Amino acid sequence: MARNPDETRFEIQRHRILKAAAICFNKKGYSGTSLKDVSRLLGLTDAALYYYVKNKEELVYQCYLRAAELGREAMEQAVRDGETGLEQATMYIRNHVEIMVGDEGPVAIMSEIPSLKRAHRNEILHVSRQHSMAFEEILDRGIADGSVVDCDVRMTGNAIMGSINWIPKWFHGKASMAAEIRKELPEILVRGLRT
Amino acid sequence: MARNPDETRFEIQRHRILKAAAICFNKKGYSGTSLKDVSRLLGLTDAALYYYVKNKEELVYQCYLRAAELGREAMEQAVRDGETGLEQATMYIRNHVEIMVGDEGPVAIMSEIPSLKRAHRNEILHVSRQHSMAFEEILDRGIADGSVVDCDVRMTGNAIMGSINWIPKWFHGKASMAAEIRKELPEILVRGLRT
DNA sequence: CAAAAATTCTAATCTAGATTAAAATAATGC
DNA sequence: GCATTATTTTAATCTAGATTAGAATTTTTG
Repeated sequence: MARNPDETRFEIQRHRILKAAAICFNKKGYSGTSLKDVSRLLGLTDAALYYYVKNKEELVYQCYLRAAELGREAMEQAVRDGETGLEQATMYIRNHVEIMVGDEGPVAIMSEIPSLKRAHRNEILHVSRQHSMAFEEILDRGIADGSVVDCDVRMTGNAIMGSINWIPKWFHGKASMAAEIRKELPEILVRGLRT
Repeated sequence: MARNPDETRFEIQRHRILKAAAICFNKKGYSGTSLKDVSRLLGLTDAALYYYVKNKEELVYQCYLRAAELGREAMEQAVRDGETGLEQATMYIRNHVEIMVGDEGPVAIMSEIPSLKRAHRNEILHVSRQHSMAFEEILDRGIADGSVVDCDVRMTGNAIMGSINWIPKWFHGKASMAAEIRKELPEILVRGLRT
């Protein structure tokens, strides 16, 4: 009987819907996915979605919130458990790559921030900025403790984030590919950071 | 009098339209930009666009074709003029970054390939694949001649392309930022390739 | 099991924005 | 300057797909 509010019938279904929406948005683009596409993926009717979200804009917004939330967790775990800056960076990258190819994913690429309504857009932009800054702080820490090469942290951060965020463009759920990504990509991204 | 077919009144205007469309698509997303947005940017009416493209789908398609064309040129110049694999990779990255932040840009991010009609989609996917393969060949060449570290070229290629393709998400035309990107980003991306 | 609440569906509307036809204006060649 | 062609506009349609109202169904609760 679901004491945990996250496991209530409603929340579970809402969660499934967000996941389905993320799949559709990443695969067919925002304009290319109708609410019918999303609902069909769950064996529902498009109208049923309105029981969970106010409208399409909010569906996107919630997908992005979820993406941001997962990203934040990846970051926090890394900062908590890593010793040096390089270790933290490595852990964060591994965590975030795992999110992109693992089962909790897929995560919606934030391609449509501009079409969010103002309040939502501002909120998403804000958490995105937080996220970027947190990673830059990790790099700064690494430079300070000598584990990370001296570099332009803004550019380096953007470069690494770009690589990670781009994954859904070329990874389409094939398990063997997921394995290869998990194994190789973090090392490739970290390689440029070492002193 | 435009002997050169690329400088005919029509071609010039068509070109301006593609550039304006790329700006809009990158800034407001595909669904977020109406044809009115694009035309307004040029002081035209939305209906005027139909003199140049058959419909919105074709506008996107042409933007992507142009992006692919610019990418191909960046690649070809690098392969032609670079000695070692590492040199070629470096040149290509510099060239492509320049396209993303320079005046010939902006280049449309290919976020909406799935909503292209089949023939167009296949063509764009094909040239994209060509492009990826060409870069992977550069890396192979570098590994063979010892200038590039032994690595998974598929993953490495995707990582670097991701960084470059993501640029429009965080670069919004500020000149000082363009300068910083040109100066720092190529080095950051190449750093992980060196032996 | 019956009543109440939660969830989903059916069957319409409603709307932004793409598209088109025809008229108006601008450029060009002779 | 006139005739022809190229470009753009005005003023409608047309349409996919978002949205809504209310009925139907399923789940929960006591």
